[in-house]
Amino acid sequence: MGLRLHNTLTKRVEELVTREAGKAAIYVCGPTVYDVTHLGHMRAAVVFDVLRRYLEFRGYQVMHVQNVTDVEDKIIARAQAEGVPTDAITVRYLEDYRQASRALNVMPPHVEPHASQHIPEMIEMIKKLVEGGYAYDAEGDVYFDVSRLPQYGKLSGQLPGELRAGARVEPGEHKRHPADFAVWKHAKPGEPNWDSPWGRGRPGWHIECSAMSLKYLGMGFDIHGGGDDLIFPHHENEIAQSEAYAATQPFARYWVHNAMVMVRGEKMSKSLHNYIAVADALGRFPADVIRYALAAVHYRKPMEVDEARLQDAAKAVDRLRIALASAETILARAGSRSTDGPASRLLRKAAESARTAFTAAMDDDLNTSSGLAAVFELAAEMNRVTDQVLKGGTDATETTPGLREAREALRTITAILGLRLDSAADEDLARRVRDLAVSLRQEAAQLFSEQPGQTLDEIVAFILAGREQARAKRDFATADRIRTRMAEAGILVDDLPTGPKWRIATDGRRPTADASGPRA
RNA sequence: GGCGGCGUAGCCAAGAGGCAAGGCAGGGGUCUGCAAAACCCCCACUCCCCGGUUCGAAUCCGGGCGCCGCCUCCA
Repeated sequence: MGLRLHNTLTKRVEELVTREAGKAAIYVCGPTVYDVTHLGHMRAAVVFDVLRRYLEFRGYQVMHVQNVTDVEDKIIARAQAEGVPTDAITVRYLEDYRQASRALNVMPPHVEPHASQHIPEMIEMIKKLVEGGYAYDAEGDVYFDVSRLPQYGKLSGQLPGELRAGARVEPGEHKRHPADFAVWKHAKPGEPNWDSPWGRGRPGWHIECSAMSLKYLGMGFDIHGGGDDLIFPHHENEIAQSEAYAATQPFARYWVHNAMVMVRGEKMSKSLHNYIAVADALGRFPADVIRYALAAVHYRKPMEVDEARLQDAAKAVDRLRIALASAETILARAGSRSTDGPASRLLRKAAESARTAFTAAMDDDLNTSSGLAAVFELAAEMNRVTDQVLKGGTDATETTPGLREAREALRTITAILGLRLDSAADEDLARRVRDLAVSLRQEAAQLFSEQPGQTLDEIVAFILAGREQARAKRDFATADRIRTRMAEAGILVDDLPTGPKWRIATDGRRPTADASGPRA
């Protein structure tokens, strides 16, 4: 059995059967670039990134299209408030979004169409809608006539007659029905505008996604994704326009929606000003930790995000990192020698179980929580074996083939969730590590007369060598002082029977993090 | 008012008819100069409440209570 996904269209979990076998065409609603990127945006990005990575793992060739809304009321309002061109706003916040995505290891979409660059396609579409009688011109505004489309409401369950009367009509509008929505808006002074058969103006919000998804993926593409706050009216209206335009159904085969990120019981949003900016979160926690927190909860369940949640995530990520690092240590010790001993066979079995359990969990509507349970069980098995080796009960060489397999399984699975578990691959962490090196050089210079090397590894090794001398002399006061100061700098030292081992702290104790904390 | 979702241990969170995954926190132990990490053991007779169906329900049905989202821009 293959991947099953919850389809908002049917409100059921269904087996994914793509338009073309082995290929998956996905359109995800991207950001409106008018303000800083917050964790809510990144939840959507991470959810669909995990979907994409999992589809690829399952052998699909994925085509991922994600739009950028760069023509929109809020952008215009912000530009006017700041007295700058709208481009200045969209460029600034698109860059912010891209940085956040890159930091969180979100793969860039294959195509990233901008609304502003697809005006002709939208006009073309609107023309055909007007010709077909699905849309009407009302003094320079063009509205979609929802009464013309029998299937209107099939996604959201919102039927035109039941929409709260008058709720959507603003003064100066000339809609025939309250549920009709704008596909073209006449230009107001100072707004970006384009020529059209209905006079100068700009497209309505929904039309861009119809025009761009159809252009790059075509009618009947596989998965349309986005936040569940987009179900109505945005996605309902996309369906209406697209199916009226194409005169066929369906516009998209599966509709996948992620639930919202919550802050103290309320949806995190720009308009409520209760958001945590990704840039701020990254100042306090490594990307892996944020990514873990966002991916660990099932995507259709609203999730609360706060400091405590991120602390928990940091501990969980640490556990995986330590399991991996310990395995590397044992593998390095075993070198090329290997015997497929009992420990090795046990690990091979554990790796196989983990892969099977993870795949089963992910096949079931991307059940990442359940999948993570499999990951932790594997990590525990690896730890049991490495523990035995470190305690001298098992020879490292007896673990090798199985341990290698277990390590690969752990790497493969966590990579699907987008975790790197490796400081070097984490841009933000790497930057912090460089800062650490600088502060530690000063620290080392105070502690010892000799000068350490340049890299963090060299510096830490230098300090730890000095500390070991103190320990050998049973000068524990000095040894403990050094360990404490290193911890303050963000380097945690574990004195194992085999000697000291260090790691970079992943919790909130970040040496270079500014103290401002998340916005609230 | 309409549409939809959720309520599982101190916290987070899977499970959706057959002995309640996993993470964090907590308690005890092994190891250790100490700390940390790791490992071992313990930590929900019970899943918001009340009825019902069933040999059997956290899971199905009915009725409550509480919370949230959408119906206006939103990931």
